Amino acid sequence: MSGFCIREREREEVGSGSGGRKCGRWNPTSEQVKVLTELFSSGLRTPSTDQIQRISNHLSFYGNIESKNVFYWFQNHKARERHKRRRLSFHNHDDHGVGADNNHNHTTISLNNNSSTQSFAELYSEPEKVIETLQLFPLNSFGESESSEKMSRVHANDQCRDNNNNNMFSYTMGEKNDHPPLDLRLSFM
Amino acid sequence: MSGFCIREREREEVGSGSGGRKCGRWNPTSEQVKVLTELFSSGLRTPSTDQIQRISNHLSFYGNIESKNVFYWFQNHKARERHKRRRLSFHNHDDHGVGADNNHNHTTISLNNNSSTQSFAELYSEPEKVIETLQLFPLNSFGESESSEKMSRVHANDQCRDNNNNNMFSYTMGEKNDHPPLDLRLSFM
DNA sequence: CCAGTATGAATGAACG
DNA sequence: CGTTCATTCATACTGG
Repeated sequence: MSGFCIREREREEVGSGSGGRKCGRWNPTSEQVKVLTELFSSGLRTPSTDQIQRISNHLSFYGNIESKNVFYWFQNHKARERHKRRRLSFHNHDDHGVGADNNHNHTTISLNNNSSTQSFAELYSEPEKVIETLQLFPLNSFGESESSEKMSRVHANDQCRDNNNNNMFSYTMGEKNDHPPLDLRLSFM
Repeated sequence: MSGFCIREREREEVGSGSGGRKCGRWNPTSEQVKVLTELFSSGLRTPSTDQIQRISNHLSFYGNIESKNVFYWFQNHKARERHKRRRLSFHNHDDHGVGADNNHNHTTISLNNNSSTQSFAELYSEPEKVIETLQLFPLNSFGESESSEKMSRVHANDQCRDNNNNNMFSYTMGEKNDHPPLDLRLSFM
């Protein structure tokens, strides 16, 4: 949290020098991060497989990237955004005020880019890739963004239920319960 | 990275002392993972309730474990196996359209960066050091007795219903080739 | 080099 | 069953 230093690793695959550092893990270039951030602030939170593919494909122009990187990026970004928010507005505000528990969050992050669309287009000057409408995301990917986060998700965390409650909790495996004629040649089965 | 850094955190191996070990969530020991992986690679995909209990019982020898852990493990492993395929599907095709329209700004790093394309990148976990002839673990030294429904069992030759198909996105990863239909690019450009 | 932090990756647990 | 959430691990990066 503290610093928000944007990594400048920028090692744009300059090849030569960077030879040694084999990618241990994906290291996004600043362009990639920028685009991803833009998308995120535009409301995209959980891109579909389809969208991930397209995003990945597009970003691969700026450097190596795979679909899973995009997938993870969104997962992490969303999770951390939520986590941060949670951490930030923890208490129950027992003191005065905050009765409404309003969120102080400001959705659209809009880092430094106000006229996102325009800027972007201009930046990449891709004649063909006109921006036009921003809502290309068909699905309700970003339905309930910010406020009214489904806090209900905190299912009280079942703590250490170490008991022998081994009994099957109803598996939702809607399938026969009796002994299937299955047999693996495993000794202990 | 990737891929192979299988967690070494190795919590307590001995289930016994595990008494109060931080039970946030189950943390399988490497033996448990190994056995589960072997079972999976043996063809077991959706163990029955019975099987789950036996497996769980067997694995409890290596540490704490509950039936639901086994259940979840298989669910996750199977799902991710599939998902991985899908996400891994397209590599970055060739480059980012080298020679294509791109030619505006710099970039187009041509991805020559060291060695193979994304091969190494694939790390999506799957040590897959599976040893075919898994040497069944030592006989169950303890417990296990109960319903000894061994024998008989007309070896129902693996899960027949392996193909449920019916994916939402049904990508079948025909691989590459942009998605013919609706290629509407995202707003990010 | 070492400590601290930002963040990519992995995975257990659930949800719909 | 596919998808999503939460937590944790591992590693790239930064400051001292």
